[in-house]
Amino acid sequence: MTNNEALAQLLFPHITKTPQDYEALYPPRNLPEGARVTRFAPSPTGFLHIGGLFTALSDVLTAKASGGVAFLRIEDTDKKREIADGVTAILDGFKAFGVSFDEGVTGFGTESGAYGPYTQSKRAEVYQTIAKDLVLRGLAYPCFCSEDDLAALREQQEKDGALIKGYFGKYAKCRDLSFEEQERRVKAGESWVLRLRSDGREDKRIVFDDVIRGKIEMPENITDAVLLKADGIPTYHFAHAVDDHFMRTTHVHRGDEWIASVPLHIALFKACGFKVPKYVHVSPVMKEDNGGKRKLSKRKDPEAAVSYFVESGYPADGVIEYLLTLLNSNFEDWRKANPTADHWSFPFNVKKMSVSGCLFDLAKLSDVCKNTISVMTADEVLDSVLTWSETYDKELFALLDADRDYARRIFSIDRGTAKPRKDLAKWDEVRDFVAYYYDALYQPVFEADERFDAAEIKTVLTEYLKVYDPADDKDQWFARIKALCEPLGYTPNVKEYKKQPDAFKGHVGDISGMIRRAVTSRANTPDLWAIMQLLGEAAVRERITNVINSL
RNA sequence: GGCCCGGUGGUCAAGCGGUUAAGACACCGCCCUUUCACGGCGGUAACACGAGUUCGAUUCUCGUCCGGGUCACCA
Repeated sequence: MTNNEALAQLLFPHITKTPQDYEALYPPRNLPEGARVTRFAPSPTGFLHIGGLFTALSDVLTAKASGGVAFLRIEDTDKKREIADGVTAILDGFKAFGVSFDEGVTGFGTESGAYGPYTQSKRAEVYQTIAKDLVLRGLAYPCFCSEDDLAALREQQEKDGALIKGYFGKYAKCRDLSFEEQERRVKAGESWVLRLRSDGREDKRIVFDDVIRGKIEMPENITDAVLLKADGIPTYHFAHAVDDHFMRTTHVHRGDEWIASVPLHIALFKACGFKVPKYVHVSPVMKEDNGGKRKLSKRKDPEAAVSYFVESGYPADGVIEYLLTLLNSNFEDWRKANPTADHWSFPFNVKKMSVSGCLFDLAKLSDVCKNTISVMTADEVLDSVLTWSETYDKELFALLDADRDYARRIFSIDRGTAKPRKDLAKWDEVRDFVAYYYDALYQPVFEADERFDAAEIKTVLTEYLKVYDPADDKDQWFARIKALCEPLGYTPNVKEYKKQPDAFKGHVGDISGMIRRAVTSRANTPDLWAIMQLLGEAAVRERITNVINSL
């Protein structure tokens, strides 16, 4: 037995499989030419981040557009940072936005697909098998350095002014231990990690093609990175190589903070004898931070969590479409050309992704969401509002639910026309939007247009009450308001008023404005006639009368 | 600090040697309008800076500056 064989056996006595066994277990996928296999691989350390959704979108869209597959893998190799409902939180996040993967983890403890398990904590044997093979081939070795040793090493490198930091060269104390010593220390129960025996050279450079950025050139990896931690769990790097190889990933989409580790990853793929996948490093979603930009932070920014958007009631499709505009700037043109197409059929192109991080713009998000809500039917709006309010605004839910037909009629006003209104961007605005339809919500506050004094308003309102007839249709209703104009010193013709503003007290719009304010306490509302119809004669008269009396 | 990646209007961005430097959001104005909206039209506003290369640079090269990332038994 050679020393390598003895060491491999010493370190991994229970491993009997070989890499070939896994090659056979996970054969190359049978996919059409050009099909891409992508994956989204989050750690269950918290809620789903908006940047995660962003990257995941690029994964599933790429797979869809190429006829490939996108899968979800859970990277739970850091037990210290893991949180209790991490997996569920991520899954819920995706569900809320209608994002679905072709295979991978589907729920807590459940998954689908032939290339699993898709949870790293369940893959110990594959990692160890490959690790053992690496040891066998002299490409990995056990390191007994403690955290203190490593800290001391870092300090030393600092003192030496070492340009490259890490475990390598003369700093790699365990790299060339004799087998006898390795055996002795392992048997003595000393804790060890497995390190890559790097053959990289400082003066050599590696070049790789990032799908988004193009050619990137960097110095080769020379450090003996940790492959297996003391508890036998792989580091991200090693798990990445093993998993993405055996899961047959063709395109690795991930945050650009990984660019710096690519040399290591390439070294790992090569050491294992795997083909290096294509890398797609996506830029982070940023936030405006007094004057500057910075990455959206989980701690500081509530909108970093996708849950923020579901809590606020942004329509899921709106959020996705907004993200799509950031992902591929031609999305808006496509949307214009295909107004009713399913956004999952958008011909996404990774190459069109931006190289620099984009700012998350809530104003633009609002605009996109207003558009998506504006083309929904009244029933769709009602359903969405009901679903949202049932958990986030129970009082509103009760109100709407008590008379769904009434609620549907509210949302029907000015909807379904060629030019629908766009007053709602998210469901938490509904409460305010419908306030004047419900006595429980309505808080009358009459704010007069400053051009008219109390006496004037009182006169107009009083005169209007005399002619108000709830039986009027829309045209009659408006004709009546117009008829009021001349006797009161207003003009029914807006243009005429603009031509000679001094000749009149105001125009027909001013009169409707007073009525609108009296009935709804708003200067802006959808069609007033429709609102008055819904409210009913008694309420209308009461509200106007109350205003008259208060002036 | 070493190594990487970036820098076109306030924002997202087209453009990739010769353009009046698109478009969208926001903002402003006008028009339309039977109110409020919607919509239409128009406007303000940009190639970080300095050297090259070139007949010609936003586009290519170098440098400067400014952002970002990374240098863990975290991902």
